[in-house]
Amino acid sequence: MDKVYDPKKVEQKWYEDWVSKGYYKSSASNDKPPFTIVIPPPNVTGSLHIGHALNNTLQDILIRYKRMKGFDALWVPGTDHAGIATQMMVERELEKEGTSRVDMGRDAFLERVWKWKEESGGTITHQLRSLGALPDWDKERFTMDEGLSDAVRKVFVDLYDQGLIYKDKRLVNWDPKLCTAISDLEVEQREVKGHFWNFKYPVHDSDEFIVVATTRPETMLGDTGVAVHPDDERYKHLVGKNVVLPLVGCKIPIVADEYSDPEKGTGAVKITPAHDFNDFEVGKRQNLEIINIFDSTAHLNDNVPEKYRGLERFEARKKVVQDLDALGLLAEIEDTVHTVPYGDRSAVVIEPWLTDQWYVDAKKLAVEAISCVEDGRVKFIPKYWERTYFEWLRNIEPWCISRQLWWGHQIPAWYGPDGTVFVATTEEEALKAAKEQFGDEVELTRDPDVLDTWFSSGLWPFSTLGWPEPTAELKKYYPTNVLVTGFDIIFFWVARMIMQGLKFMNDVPFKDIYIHGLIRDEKGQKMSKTRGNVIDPLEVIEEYGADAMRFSLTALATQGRDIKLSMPVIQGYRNFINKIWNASRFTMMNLEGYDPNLVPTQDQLSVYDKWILTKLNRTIREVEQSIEAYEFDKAASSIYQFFWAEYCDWYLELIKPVLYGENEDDKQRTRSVLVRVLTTALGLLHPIAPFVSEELYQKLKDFGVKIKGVDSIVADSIVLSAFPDSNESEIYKVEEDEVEFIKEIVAAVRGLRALVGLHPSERVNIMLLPASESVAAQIERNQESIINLASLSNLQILEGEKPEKAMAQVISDVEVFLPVEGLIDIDKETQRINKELQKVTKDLKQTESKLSNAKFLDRAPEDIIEKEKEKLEEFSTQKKKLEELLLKLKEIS
RNA sequence: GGGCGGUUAGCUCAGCACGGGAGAGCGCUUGCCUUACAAGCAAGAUGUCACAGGUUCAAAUCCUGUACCGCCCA
Repeated sequence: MDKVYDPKKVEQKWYEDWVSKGYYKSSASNDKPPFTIVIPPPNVTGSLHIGHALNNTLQDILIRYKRMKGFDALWVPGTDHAGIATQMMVERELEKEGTSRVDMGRDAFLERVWKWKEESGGTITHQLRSLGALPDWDKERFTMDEGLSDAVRKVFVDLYDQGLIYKDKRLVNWDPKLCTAISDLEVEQREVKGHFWNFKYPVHDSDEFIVVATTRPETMLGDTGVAVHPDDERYKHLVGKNVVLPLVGCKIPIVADEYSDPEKGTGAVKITPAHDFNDFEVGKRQNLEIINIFDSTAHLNDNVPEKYRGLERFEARKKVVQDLDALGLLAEIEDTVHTVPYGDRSAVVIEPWLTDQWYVDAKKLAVEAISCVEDGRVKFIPKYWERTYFEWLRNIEPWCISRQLWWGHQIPAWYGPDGTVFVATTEEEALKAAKEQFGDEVELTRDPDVLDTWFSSGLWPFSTLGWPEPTAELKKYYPTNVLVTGFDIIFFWVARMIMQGLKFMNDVPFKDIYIHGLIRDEKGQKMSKTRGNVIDPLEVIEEYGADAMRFSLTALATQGRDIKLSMPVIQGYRNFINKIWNASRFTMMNLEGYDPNLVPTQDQLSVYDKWILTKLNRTIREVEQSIEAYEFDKAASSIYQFFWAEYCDWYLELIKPVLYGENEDDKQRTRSVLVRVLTTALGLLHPIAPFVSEELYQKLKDFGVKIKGVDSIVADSIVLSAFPDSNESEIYKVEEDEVEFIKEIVAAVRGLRALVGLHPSERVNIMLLPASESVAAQIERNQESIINLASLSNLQILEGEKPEKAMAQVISDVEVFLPVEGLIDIDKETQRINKELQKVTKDLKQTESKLSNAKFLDRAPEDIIEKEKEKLEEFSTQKKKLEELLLKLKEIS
């Protein structure tokens, strides 16, 4: 076995083995209880980033754990067609080739996108494999698969028939670069520095001006009114009059509307109903004209005076300001910071634009989506995310679902010659309906738009299981158990899945929602390509191995906190993986003659065996409870602690003398315990670090080592092993305490040795003064171990007589003396003892004051008082002993 | 403006739902290549638990307020 664990020799080998043997498979026909997770489908255009690594590691842990627990674990993998992103990507390719989507035409373009998808769309699912993620590859889905597309059409038609989907003409967030509508969620509000331009609008038939301020001068060409507050005395006389819109020359009314805030600016605002969400509302209230001045690419159209036509919006802005200035109508320019909407994909300024779009009446669907969280059918972990969820759903707006793209689910709506719309799952049905309507066969044109990608991913938990067909999978696996995701898509995705699940499955899509944090760099900054601070999971895997990365992410996955990740941390956990490797290596080096059929009885076990088994069983319980509660960090740290600080640091050291000794029976018994503890710990480790645990188990198998399988007597692979059971009868409290006490003595001796500067190999004589006979007996029983672990030549148990010249350490129930040949540094030693004395004196005082407090004695619970009394006892003995030591030091000096 | 989260060792964070002797990892200091592991072993130092009030016999933990940092929504 190599001295150092090399993940490269291991990972791919075992991953291929698991897949070829089909360990990932779930089956609706077996009678195990289901445990189901659907993957948050990554964009098909994406590649694995560290956030995916975290998200999928956690899911993989749950799935592997549940599989080992005897569940029929189904993890549905797949990807999302990512309408905008994918279309953009292919369009960029076309651009390089000197052609375009429009040149190609819709069908050819779609063919091209599919081709791209077949060739390059598998990147991210491939990368999941190197992470060790083992979902049910046989059930992999894509949001544009045939079945999932059927589901989309059916949902659309049903919602339409119920009046929950409708077409409406209203302002949408229009992306003038991509030339499509986008939903509110796809708009990013950015704070930017800008200006307030103050314009003077001349009042008609008067020499007065009314001053309005705007951050978007170019929109004034579409102004159809000026609003002032009804109570604003300054303007009361002007309400009902008109202003003459400069540059345009038309008359527009001055209206009284509470929208304008007398405190802000001049108190008068220009109203452009076609290009501002607030103005649109004012316009409706005041019956103002709606004049659209932009085309789909945000260039000025024919509704503006000729000289401005065709201008791009920002050029138009300059021109308008210039021209108004020339007319003497530019009053003032103030600096300001305001929020500007940007498209999250295109990164251009979003234009509120008046178009026909399809909407989902989300408000109605939200009702039960809210109540199912209120009544606990769906739980958020951590719980506080509920508030964010409620907040959004209670203020939900109609969801604009149509997109002016080609890549996606084309809307199943057809238009007759007169514009009548026929919504149906197929063209045949639409034609049939049209025939009924018109009494004649007519030609129908299909709505060219596609649906928002989230419309189809909202169906993911049931569409992936075969819905609308009544499949066995759907019956067994829905609702799924848990959704593991980041908070950034609670609105985009989580809420929509809940709405759609309730609507079409009559049940919530998942019972738990585990929300994990965002991964940031070591300074707490978001990782981004522009900042250059991204940690690429594939590079991490390359350098440190998948297990090290998985263990790191797991250990850092505390609830309710973002994760600051850095390479030194990962390196630390890499070291841990290597530690496991070496502990196993040591174990295997001593397995010559191991007999798997030999199972020691309780009374054959040594105190050390019982101690480690106790620790092991406590660890099993902790890991189990932690994973069940999604406390991944705790599961990781329990395993870390057990492996390193108990198994390696103490157990292996304690049993070395046995293994190196002559007694065959003892050796056999010890080997048996060693193997049991190691294999059990590997089982605990496996969900988090699948590769190293598998490699070690396979190696151990060569020695005849067997682990119980979840479905068999012996597991072929640790993937199929039964998760360890904790066993109450193996908690040996007495032995646990005894070994902890021995550890304390050893540590005290080592402390004294270090103080004196003894070389580790130098064996010395140590004297112990126990506080009682039973303590003395404990020490005697463990004499050999203390001698070994503390490198002693001799251990002497005193009966009251203390040595003259010695370094001393006081611990509970025993005083430790290290006689020194030469001179003790009396000052230094006095100082050290004094320090300890001070501490214990302080502790003692605290305890004394508690115990002399009548109220405390009166009101504190009995066991707390008892504990305080014990503390008092201990502190005062220690204090006494330390004072004696000081006295002795004084005598010597 | 509304909402949420955070503030504990030099750094990263546990601990807080259920109050009762301040913890881990990393880093640092010292000594060691001790026959599993130097990606290691042993020992050591380090804290006004952000601040101010309150509740309580007892507060890092519960309540109120303040400050600062971060996120989301408008």
